[in-house]
This record gives sequence, C-alpha cells and structure tokens, in this order.
Amino acid sequence: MDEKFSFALRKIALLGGINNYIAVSSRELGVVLGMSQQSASKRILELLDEKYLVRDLGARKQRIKITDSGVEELKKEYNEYRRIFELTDHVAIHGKVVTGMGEGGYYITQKPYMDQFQSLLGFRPFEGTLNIKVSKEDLGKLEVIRYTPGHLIEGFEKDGRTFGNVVAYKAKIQNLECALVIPQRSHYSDILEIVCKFHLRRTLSINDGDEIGVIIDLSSLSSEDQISGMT
Amino acid sequence: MDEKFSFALRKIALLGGINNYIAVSSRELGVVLGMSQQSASKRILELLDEKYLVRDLGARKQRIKITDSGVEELKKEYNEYRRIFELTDHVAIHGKVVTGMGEGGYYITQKPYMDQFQSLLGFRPFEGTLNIKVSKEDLGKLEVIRYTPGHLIEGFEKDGRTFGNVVAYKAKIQNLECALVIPQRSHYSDILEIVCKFHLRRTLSINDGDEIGVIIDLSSLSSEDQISGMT
DNA sequence: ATTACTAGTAGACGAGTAA
DNA sequence: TTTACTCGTCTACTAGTAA
Repeated sequence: MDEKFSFALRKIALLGGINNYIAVSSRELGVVLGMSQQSASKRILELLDEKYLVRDLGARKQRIKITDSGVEELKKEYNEYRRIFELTDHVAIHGKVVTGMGEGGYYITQKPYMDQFQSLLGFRPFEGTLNIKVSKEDLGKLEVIRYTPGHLIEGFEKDGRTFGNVVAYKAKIQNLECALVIPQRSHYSDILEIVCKFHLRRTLSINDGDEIGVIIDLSSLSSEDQISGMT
Repeated sequence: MDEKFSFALRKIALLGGINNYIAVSSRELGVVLGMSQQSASKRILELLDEKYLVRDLGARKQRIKITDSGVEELKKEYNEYRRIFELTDHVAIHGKVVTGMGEGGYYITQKPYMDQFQSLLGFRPFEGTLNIKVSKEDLGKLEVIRYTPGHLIEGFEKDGRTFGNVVAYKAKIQNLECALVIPQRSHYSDILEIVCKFHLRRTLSINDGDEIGVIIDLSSLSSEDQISGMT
C-alpha cells in the first residue's frame, strides 16, 4: 500500500474510525493530515476508490469508516513495528500438543512439496505433522508471523487435485530443527503444524496434552522467496 | 516527521539497522522501498541530513545505522499503532504508593498552574501529589502515554524561578476523578504523580506500599491544547 | 561494483471556485 | 457551511551518466 494511504488511514483510525462511522469534514481531516481541505478531500476519494474507506455522505457532513481491508493494511504496519520493537528475529509460542485431522501429513509428503523443502529448508520432513494448539496468551503473536515473509513452497496439481502454496518458517523445538508450515490460503487458525526430519512425538517423547514451546525464526529469508503468510 | 522518512526508516529498522550498522547499497534499499537506486540514494542523503541516520561510507559498500532520534520517531508511530490496536482510549497502570520528594506538591499548588487546572480539567488540585511507582509489567505503557497528546499546562516565571510546562492527563483511581501530571521537560521516570481535588491518601485510606491501579484517559482532548508529553 | 549528480517528467498539492 | 472540480506550480521521481 502507498505510504500516503496508510498515513491517512492511521490518523483516521486514531480519530476512532475503525469500529464506527465518524463525522469528519475534509477541512478537519486536512488539519489532522497537515494538508489543505482540497487535498484531504482528494485523499478521501482515493481511499474510497481503494476500498479502504466507506462513506455515508450526508447533507451537512460526511461520515467515514475504515473497511476491513483498510484495517488489514494498518495491521500489517503495526506488525512491522512489533517486529522492530518487540521481537527482533524470532517468536516463542507455547501451546499444547493435539491430534490433527491428519490432512497436513498427507499434504506435506507429496513429492513436489518435499523437494522444495529440501532446497529451501535443508531437510526432508518425516511424514506427518505435529499439531500444536496455541495458548491464549500467545495468539497475538500469530499475527506477527502471518505478516512476516516466509519461505514460499509452491503448490501444484496432481490427479486433478489442487495442492496450494504453503509458507514455511524455520523453527526449533527443544533445539531440534523443524519448520512451521502454513497453507497460504488458510483462514485464521490457532493450530500450528510443525514438520521435522525426525518423528517429533517419538524423538521428544511427547503426547497429546503436553505443554510445548516452539521458537519460530522470522529472519532466515533469502531475498528471492519472500512472500507473506496466510490470507 | 515526513511520512516518506518514516517509511524508509521503518524498512531500514526491519533490516536490522537499529542497533547495528548494516551494509545496504542504495540499489538494495531501492528494492526494499520500491523505488529506483537514485531515489534510494537521495533518501539516504535526506535521512542523514535530518540526523535520523548515520553512515560509514566505505569504498565498496556503505554501512548505515539509525540514530537515537530516528528510533524516537519510529517509536512515535509504533505507539500510535498501539493506541489503535491495543488500547483505544485509556491505559490501566498498576503500581505501589510511594513517598515522593515533595517537589510535585510545591509545584502544583502555584496559582498559575492551579488556574489552568481549573479551566482544563475542571478542578483545583488538593495540595500535594500522590506518587505511584509503576510496576515492571506496565512500564511499556508509559511510552504510550508519553507519545499521546495531553492537556498542556503552561509554565511561568516567579521570583526569578522558572516553572516549566506540565502535561496533564485525566485519570481515575477507584472512580475518583484525578489527573496524571508530567513535567514536559522531565526525563524518563517510573513514578507517576497524581493530583486530585481531594486528599487521595485520606479519602481512599491508602498508604506507602499499597498496590493501586490508575486508569489514564488518552482521549479527552480539546483540539486546541494538544501537545505531547515528556521529552 | 558502488554513490550521486543533472535533466526531464509525472504527479501531488493548494488556490480559486462551483454546486 | 459543506464537497470536490480545474488549473498552475512545485516537488519527487526516474533515466542517463559521471566519478
């Protein structure tokens, strides 16, 4: 997103325009943005055009509100700042081991995925993923990961079935090299899927319900395959 | 600060330029900023000029680092986002009641301060301030306050002595209207000074060492007297 | 490779003003 | 009062190129 848009959106958010329609004239917005009434009016039109803002243009005064997609853009920047000031190069996430639906394991063992794993992360995952249900306190950290570029593992087609893109992040569990994998088109989830060269449950002697910590690396990217996480 | 500067600084920060010199060519920075090598080079020169960046211009590749003042600017924006996403209109801070040096009490009872208090906050403080030592976990919240505009109470001169500007924020302790006062030129402190119409220690029966919570209002500003807190 | 100049251009802005 | 058009100016950018 253009910086001029995020600047305006941020100021509108500070005026309370995230959850409610707020009455702001173009003159008032101009003062807040440090520009003329004309330019503020233009900026509003541009933001409407980009669908970052919706407007209720009354006779006396317009009322504006930031759309979900506008909030999304602001969160991206917020998370950049969080990476800068809270977590420089990694996030530690705690959760409980759970049994997944087994889907992840089937997916990841597909050869095209495996090959890319080998070249991007340096190992071929053992079949099956370890599923971790993230503890409540750490849910906020998932957003940071979501907005951090990871290793893009490209999807493919096979037997008429589509295997989508997957984003991987290097990770560690008790000093064991592993990786967090997130299907790129997935929706919000509080389950982390971890793959490893070894059978994690056996190697670390862990079972369902056990508390476990994962360290996710956010800084290990080669410049080519930068891509952001889930939608 | 100009938005184009904060955008560039933020990206440089994400590359690790806050605590260390990093080697980034103008071409590389151009890619990160989505602009040409020439423009990135110019941006660096501007940032150097504004003292947001320092540079070590080697023969092969320049090395840059964000200055303290540059970090300060980034924190301002970070705290705007924190206000948007973490704390919409108030901060709750916990701490322990301590005995201050008595300076605050002497200051605040000066008539010119008192008069401005009356007009801006609607009450005349009881002589003396309540000092609260902020608990460790809440220290981060102080920065949010620091970067939030408060009510400016102007300083004055009297008997050759200078009484500096003070920034006040409306606050509540157990539903009792009060205010947080911060000398504008003060340095970092983990002690909050609270003033109230009533004698807080007596009214609430609190003593040194007692745990106490303060709710600080961040949204109660008339547009004229917006001014940011301590330096 | 670098960094950074100059020149030309596109676009962002404010003044004036209409509705 | 509003919002938002046109138009002239000026700034911010890129291309070409020097060092």
